[in-house]
Amino acid sequence: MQGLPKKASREQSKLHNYRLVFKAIYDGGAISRVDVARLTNLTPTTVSSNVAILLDEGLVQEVGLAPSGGGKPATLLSVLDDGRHLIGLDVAGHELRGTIINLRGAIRQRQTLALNGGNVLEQLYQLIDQLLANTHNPVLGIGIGAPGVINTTAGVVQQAVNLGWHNLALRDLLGKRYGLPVYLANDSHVTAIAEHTFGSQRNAPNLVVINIGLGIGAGIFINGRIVGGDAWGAGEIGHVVVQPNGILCRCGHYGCLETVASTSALLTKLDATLPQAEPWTIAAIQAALANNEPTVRAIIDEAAHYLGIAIANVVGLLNAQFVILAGSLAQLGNDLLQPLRRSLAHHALQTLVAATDVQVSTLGSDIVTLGAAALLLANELGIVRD
Amino acid sequence: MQGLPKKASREQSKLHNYRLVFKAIYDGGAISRVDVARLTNLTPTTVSSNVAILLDEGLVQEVGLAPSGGGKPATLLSVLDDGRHLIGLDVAGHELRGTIINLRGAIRQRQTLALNGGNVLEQLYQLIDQLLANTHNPVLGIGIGAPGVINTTAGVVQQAVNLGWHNLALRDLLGKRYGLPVYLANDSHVTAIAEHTFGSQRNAPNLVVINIGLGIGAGIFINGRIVGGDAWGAGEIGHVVVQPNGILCRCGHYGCLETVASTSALLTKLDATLPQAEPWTIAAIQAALANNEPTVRAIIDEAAHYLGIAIANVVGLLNAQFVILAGSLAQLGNDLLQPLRRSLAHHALQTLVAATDVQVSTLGSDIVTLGAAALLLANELGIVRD
DNA sequence: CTCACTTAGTAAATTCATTGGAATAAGTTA
DNA sequence: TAACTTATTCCAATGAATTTACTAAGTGAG
Repeated sequence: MQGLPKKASREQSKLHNYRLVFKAIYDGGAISRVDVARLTNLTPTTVSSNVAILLDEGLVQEVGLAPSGGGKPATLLSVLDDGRHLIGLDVAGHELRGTIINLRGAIRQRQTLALNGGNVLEQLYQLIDQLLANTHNPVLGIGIGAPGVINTTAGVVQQAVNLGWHNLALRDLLGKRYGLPVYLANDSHVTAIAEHTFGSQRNAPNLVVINIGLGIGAGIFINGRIVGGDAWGAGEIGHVVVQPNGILCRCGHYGCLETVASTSALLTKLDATLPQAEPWTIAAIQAALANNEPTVRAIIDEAAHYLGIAIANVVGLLNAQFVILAGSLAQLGNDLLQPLRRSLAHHALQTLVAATDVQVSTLGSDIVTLGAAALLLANELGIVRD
Repeated sequence: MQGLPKKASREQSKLHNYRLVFKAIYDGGAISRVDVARLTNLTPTTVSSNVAILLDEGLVQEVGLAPSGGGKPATLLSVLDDGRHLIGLDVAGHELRGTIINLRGAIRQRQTLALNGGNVLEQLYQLIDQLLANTHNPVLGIGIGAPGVINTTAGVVQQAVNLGWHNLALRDLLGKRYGLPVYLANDSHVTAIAEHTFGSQRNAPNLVVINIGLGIGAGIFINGRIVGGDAWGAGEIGHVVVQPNGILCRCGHYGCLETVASTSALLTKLDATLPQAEPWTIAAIQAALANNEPTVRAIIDEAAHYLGIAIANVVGLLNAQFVILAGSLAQLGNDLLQPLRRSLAHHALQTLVAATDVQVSTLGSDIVTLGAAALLLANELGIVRD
């Protein structure tokens, strides 16, 4: 029962085609006006006029001539990678992370602020002030990934227990203070946007990113769009029950995926099973796996088993070709992937498994800030699929 | 790595706004030109000119005057419900079902053809010929729902084991033969389209329809669009493992949802547990439940338990507000819904469960043909969300 | 009953992004 | 050097939406 679609107007067409030209150049690397026209089916005239605007805006530059193919050599165009800088913020549980990236996702600045227990919003202002103070390129806007239930359309943090935020109109607050476009989204959703924009499977229309850290959350692209859910709660797979009669979860149920496969659950289990002088860490797990420590491997295999079941559910439901693991546990790489793929093969249709590619993210710990900044690319510049 | 979005042209704008006007009238029931303009943000002039075309095309009619509100009374417009007739076909396992419906989904003709073991395509032609012979309204086109893997974009049945079809270019075959637009899609997907177009939650942006019959399949709407999947295999939840070490399924795995909750599994189980003179049927189950037969109720409760787990997975992943049960098992109504809702509450986050509404379809056994015809409404007339 | 006012809808003039065709730029090849 | 290619720009034409003005057809106050 939503409203009707928007009307089409000349301005809309203009904007659409302008963005289309930009996207073609963005994807094309170094491309001539004619080739943009061929790619987009726009006429050379339309392309030229839009390119003129892009040159004027400082988003695109001419980068030389193509070798002639028997006629006038084409002038190659390319995105001016640092023509805009984007601010991406990661409001994590214990610290604020902020990066400034360029249009290609190259990190130009990185700032971290450990939360001091005081007003989180004030500290967020402080971090943004710091980032802005050190930038001299035009800033496109601010993108934010935060845990909790976030209404991306309204720009409101509806619920973020850890931060003590409730119905906080973060977009309007920051927009007013900095005079810049602001976008926010749930951190799990944002990791999917990061993969979709900068990851190894960029632009894949269907893409599921599974974030395994303190909890487990998923970000989902379907038909080229992020899935928010009707109550902005899509991707909450951490609390799907995979082990009937399992351990009590913080959510009140028993045997949630989080209780058997989150990084924190694994570390807790290792601390209990194989106590060491220091608490277990991911690095320690990696070392133990390198030495083929059987107990550690068994524990990882078990987690992979349950992750495989959860992913079988996802793949069975959505038939998304790419499933990407991110978050701290993803650092285990093949030690996690191999048993996980075996489990997946046991729990989903053969043809679907064959059509699925489970990988580990290559974006590292900046994934949330990258994705947050990518919100700007999508919304302000249209670097995103139809 | 798909192609770029399409360019915007004047013709596209025109078509878009034309469809927008039609949709406003379709949704509005009886609505004036000015109100269409208000609703769509189009100017009265643009609305008038498009309405003129719609009147001319016989898609819309003037149906009288609205009471005056202190000025010239508005002329009310309404869709000419039988201005077009749509052919919807259900290529089921053992028979072909065909209906002709009008623009509102009212059934105008119904034909059935029991498959005789011969060439299915020839029998399909025969059915369509029969339907066409008895219609005298302009026919908008042909929509088809069929089991198997169907590439909706290409209009090709890639794989339909039961029908012996493999890479059959059904759209082109029928299009050539009848000179009408043809659309096809997987039958589970088509049921979701039926619900989205004609069901109790029409136009819900996120909607999951679960079909329980011989097998179990889901049709999914996310962000107002049907989910096809990268290999056209979305919704294959019948083969998600819900019972580790369960019964062997036809897919080769053990404990698939289909083995514990499909109508056929239930009937088989009843025949084994409570043998009767006649084999068990849905009607017999309903009768037994009305008498509170404990064994039957226990068996249904168990199936509902597993369906609840599967739906918990769906809801956790997608946070779709509406989940609708269809297919033969849905006829059990509250006897199925109540234990299912209990199971769901035990297997998903409380907040998500509270934001979910599980219902039983009201569209009955015509759901596939209705959905197949709705493919035409969506693709030919744009009766579908942005 | 008439006049002022309101609302619906149409007509004519205007705008402007795309288009199509011609012109120009700048090479290659016979 | 002339003929041909290919890239790009220039310019008039197109046409869908918009703006503005106008007509149609009612209500309500005096």
